[in-house]
Amino acid sequence: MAHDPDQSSRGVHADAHRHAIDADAVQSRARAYATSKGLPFTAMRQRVLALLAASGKPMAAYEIAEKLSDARRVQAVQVYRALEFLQEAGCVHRLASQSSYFACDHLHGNGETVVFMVCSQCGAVQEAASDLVARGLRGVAKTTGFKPLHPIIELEGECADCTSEPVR
Amino acid sequence: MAHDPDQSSRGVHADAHRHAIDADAVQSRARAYATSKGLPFTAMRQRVLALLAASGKPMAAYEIAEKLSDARRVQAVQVYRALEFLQEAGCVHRLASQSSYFACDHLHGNGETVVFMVCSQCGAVQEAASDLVARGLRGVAKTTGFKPLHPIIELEGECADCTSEPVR
DNA sequence: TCCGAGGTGTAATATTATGACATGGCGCCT
DNA sequence: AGGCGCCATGTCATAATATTACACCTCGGA
Repeated sequence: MAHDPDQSSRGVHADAHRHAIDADAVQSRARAYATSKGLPFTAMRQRVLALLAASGKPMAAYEIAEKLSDARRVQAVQVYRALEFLQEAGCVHRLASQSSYFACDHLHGNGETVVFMVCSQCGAVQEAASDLVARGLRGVAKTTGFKPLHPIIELEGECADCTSEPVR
Repeated sequence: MAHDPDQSSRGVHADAHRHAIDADAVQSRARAYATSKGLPFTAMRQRVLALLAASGKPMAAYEIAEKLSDARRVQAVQVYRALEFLQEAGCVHRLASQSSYFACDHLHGNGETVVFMVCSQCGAVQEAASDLVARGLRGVAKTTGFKPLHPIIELEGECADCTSEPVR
């Protein structure tokens, strides 16, 4: 995917009422990852990803297990296994601030620094890459001799939708 | 606690990566907060804070409960209550990436944006405020109309000590 | 054909966090 | 002094999140 090296940030499309993710796109990315690793993109993995994509919002692992349960009960551990695969594939991220998981729109290149903006009203998550943030982080790391490997950047706040029209 | 006779030719052992913080300073900050709120700085709160300060590293709540237990068993819920107070006082932070808690060196003003750098080798945490990161975050938020309230910024990586001489 | 890697289904357990409730101290008011 | 409100405590219970263990299955090579 093309970068904007000139811009300090790349905004997420501000579609106010988009709550779902492009399921096909994310699914083919997962499939591509599976193929590249010689691993199967199994039914369980597809089901978890499809559910998250359709939801468009973060879900707890047990919540996923519940939704996927029909005649047969889906156990949490099965969901965690699928989530692990999907996270490695870059199709799903974990929100550390609330121990939940969500499907991710876009491909994150190499060491791209992504900010998750989590709305405390409606729960929606937006992602945005920011070169400025990335440089800032490299900066503080450098001054302390710290070698950063994996950044976790989450903003809790209120999304545009909820600011303009307060919830229920 | 553990004291090793110096055996390494370089004179450094695992504890070298430990950065205990100024217990008196952090305690007086907690006390000041308590006074300002008209709340007591109780024995339990002091014990939890003192333990975290002495440790200098993040601890899980149950680990704290364990260490504080003597004849009487300290229950996790008591620790969580103390931690809640100490977090409000700004003396303790929670590491979302690992659900652990650590005592904090310095006073964070108003909306200061602080980065936690967590060493995956030795577990130590360093803090640094970055204006550049803060501006980057405001930037991405602005482009999406997101109103940021509380940022969580954690860098997992390797601290200077561990880069130069790995623990164990 | 056999073997091995990886997945599944199931049970059990570990870890993290909160809810509910009775009790006790302490300041404050009358 | 007596009563009241507020807050913290101690204790039990439970919710929510996450992992370990193990037997079995299935596919694709050697």
